Amino acid sequence: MASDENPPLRRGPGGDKKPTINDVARLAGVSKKTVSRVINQSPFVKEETRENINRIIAEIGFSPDPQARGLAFRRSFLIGLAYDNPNPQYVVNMQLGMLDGMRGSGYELVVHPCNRSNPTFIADFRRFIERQRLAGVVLTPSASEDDRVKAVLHEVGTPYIRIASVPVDDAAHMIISNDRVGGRAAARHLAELGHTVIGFISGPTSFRSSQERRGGFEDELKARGLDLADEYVMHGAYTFETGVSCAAELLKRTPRPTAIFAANDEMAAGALHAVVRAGLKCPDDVSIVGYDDFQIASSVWPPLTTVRTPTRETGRMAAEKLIALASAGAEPPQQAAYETSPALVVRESTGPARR
Amino acid sequence: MASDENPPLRRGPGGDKKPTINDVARLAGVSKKTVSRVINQSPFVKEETRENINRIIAEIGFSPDPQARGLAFRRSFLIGLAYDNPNPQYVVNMQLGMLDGMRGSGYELVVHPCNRSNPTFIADFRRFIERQRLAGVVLTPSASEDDRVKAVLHEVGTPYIRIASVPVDDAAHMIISNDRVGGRAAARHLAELGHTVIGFISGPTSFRSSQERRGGFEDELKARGLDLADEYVMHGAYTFETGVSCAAELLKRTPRPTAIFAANDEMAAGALHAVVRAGLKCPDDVSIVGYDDFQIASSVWPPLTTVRTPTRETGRMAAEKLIALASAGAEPPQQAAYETSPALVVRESTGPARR
DNA sequence: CTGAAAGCGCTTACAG
DNA sequence: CTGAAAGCGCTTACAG
Repeated sequence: MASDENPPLRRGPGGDKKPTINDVARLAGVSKKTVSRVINQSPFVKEETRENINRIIAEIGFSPDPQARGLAFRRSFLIGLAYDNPNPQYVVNMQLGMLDGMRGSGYELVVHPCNRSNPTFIADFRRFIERQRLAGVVLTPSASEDDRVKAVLHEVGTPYIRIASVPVDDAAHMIISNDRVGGRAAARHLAELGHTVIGFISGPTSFRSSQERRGGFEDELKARGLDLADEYVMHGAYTFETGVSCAAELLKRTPRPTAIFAANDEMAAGALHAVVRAGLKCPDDVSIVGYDDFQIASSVWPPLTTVRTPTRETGRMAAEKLIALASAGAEPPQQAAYETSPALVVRESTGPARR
Repeated sequence: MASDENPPLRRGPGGDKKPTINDVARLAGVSKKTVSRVINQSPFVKEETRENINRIIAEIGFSPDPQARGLAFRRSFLIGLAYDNPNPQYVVNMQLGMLDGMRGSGYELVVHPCNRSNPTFIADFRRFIERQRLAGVVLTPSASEDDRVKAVLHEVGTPYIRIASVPVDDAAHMIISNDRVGGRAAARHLAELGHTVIGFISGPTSFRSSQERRGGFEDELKARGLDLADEYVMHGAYTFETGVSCAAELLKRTPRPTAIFAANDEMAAGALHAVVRAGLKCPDDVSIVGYDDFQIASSVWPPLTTVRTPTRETGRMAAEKLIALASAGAEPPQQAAYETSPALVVRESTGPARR
């Protein structure tokens, strides 16, 4: 039971080394090239030979070494995730979703948190995809929206999927989250409850998601003859604190808004906080709608009506699509799934407008 | 500007392939073995030769291919993180901390969320460390506490670091979070504020962290002549909801507790919620202390007094220690950093006891 | 349908 | 202090 700290000596006293392609070839009485054909699902192997080899592979528990395969293929069996979204729940759900889509594929997930305003951002990203010769990489907003990133991707030739709220690339490289649709849903909900004086708290204006959520919200209001006046729009930063301050400001307007739509849950929770501190009641005096349906939306009181973004599912779709891209031959992969749909989740923070 | 979806053809029209060790050797007029010595910091290279080679390496921007090195070394340049803690902020901070410690090392971080109650847990974990021949792996609670995991680790021979609240392995493989100390700090704080009737909400009893937090809390109370009676102890599950229900129960006790210590922030936020719903005020009627200092602690009103665990720093220490382990020769690495200290953060959810 | 040779980019013994 | 040979475990042309 002695442990061994010397890296070169990996196996225990038994010396039971992992079987290699040579072992399989010897046992099957074929060349290793034929075994390789079976591993790589080449159609040019006699059915009988294939079955025999597969039986032996299963018997001795052989699994091809991704490093050796990678060296020969000039690419690894690693899939990268590059992100700069600061929300932990978004990040974790995205990772879980990608792992869902990668299960059984033999790929492993390597993570790369980054920061677009860092001067080494691009150099770091390039090294990330180049050094270990990633099989592919998924990018989430707002890193996914960066044009310099796209340039590096094409230059290095790494397969990639960009997740964004609008198409910023050809369909083969995109998963679209349709935040505009979510914004419309929020507006529809509030309008149907009879609200006419409505406030909006945006996220950082540099974020497409924020622009889209606002755009959809305004469009739908307009379509219903309602107007989002400038004094009823505040600019937050997707944080709880900015939610508090922006909402506090909105509550000073005359007439006071009877509903507030915040571009994410964090700010919506802040807005709720501001409403309570102002001595008002939610939803009786002010209805509040958030966006994302992260945990905070159900942890506050009253729980927030919000727009759910299927983050985990998005991650799964991205990984599946990326794997298809990465393992595709010359022919472009099938028209894979391409967009996700946000959905309104009605909870207790919204109610009918009171005069 | 045409993009190319065929993986084998990586580089653009320029055909500018990455330089290899052979290029460096040719340019330097030495054998590639000598270049290899320089890369691996062998002392057996003439100073002049080394400088010349390093100059050429920098000039042509050579960086050794980790896959090829890995194949020869029989191990990759990947470091794994295996975790089953469901808190997104913990996970993200741990990843960020590890990345802090890995920066510039040439290693990449690959993640493995897992679930101890899954029947394939051990098999999956084994495949995770074995398939890509991880250079090392870090485990966090409660996965880190699993004896089966330790057995696999020793069998495969992968270097590892286990993060836990108590020593469950030799010092070379541990980072200890000393949750007992944090529990004591919470007790000291409440005792000094004059509280004598105190409630406790534990986490899952299977978690060492929960046991330790409670242990330290009780020890310190006892040392001060205070007692934690059974009726004032409730068992939660580290979730907001269980915090609500456990606190609601505690508030029914006679005499009613004037303070509650919850074993994590999530439950403390739930307790706060229960206090407010019971028509009581925090901290006037009931003081509340949490544990972790995650974002939720500052997002509620009043912001929670809590015990801060330095998650990110812990991740950095673990990665640094692991890299030392992985690159060590036969000799055991220096006695590296070994434990972290929790610290009380006083905010507005605690105040003097009122009779 | 199958195989012998050469190679992916590096390293480990073994010499000198 | 330095190098030629063999090898890590797989794959890609090229033959047949």
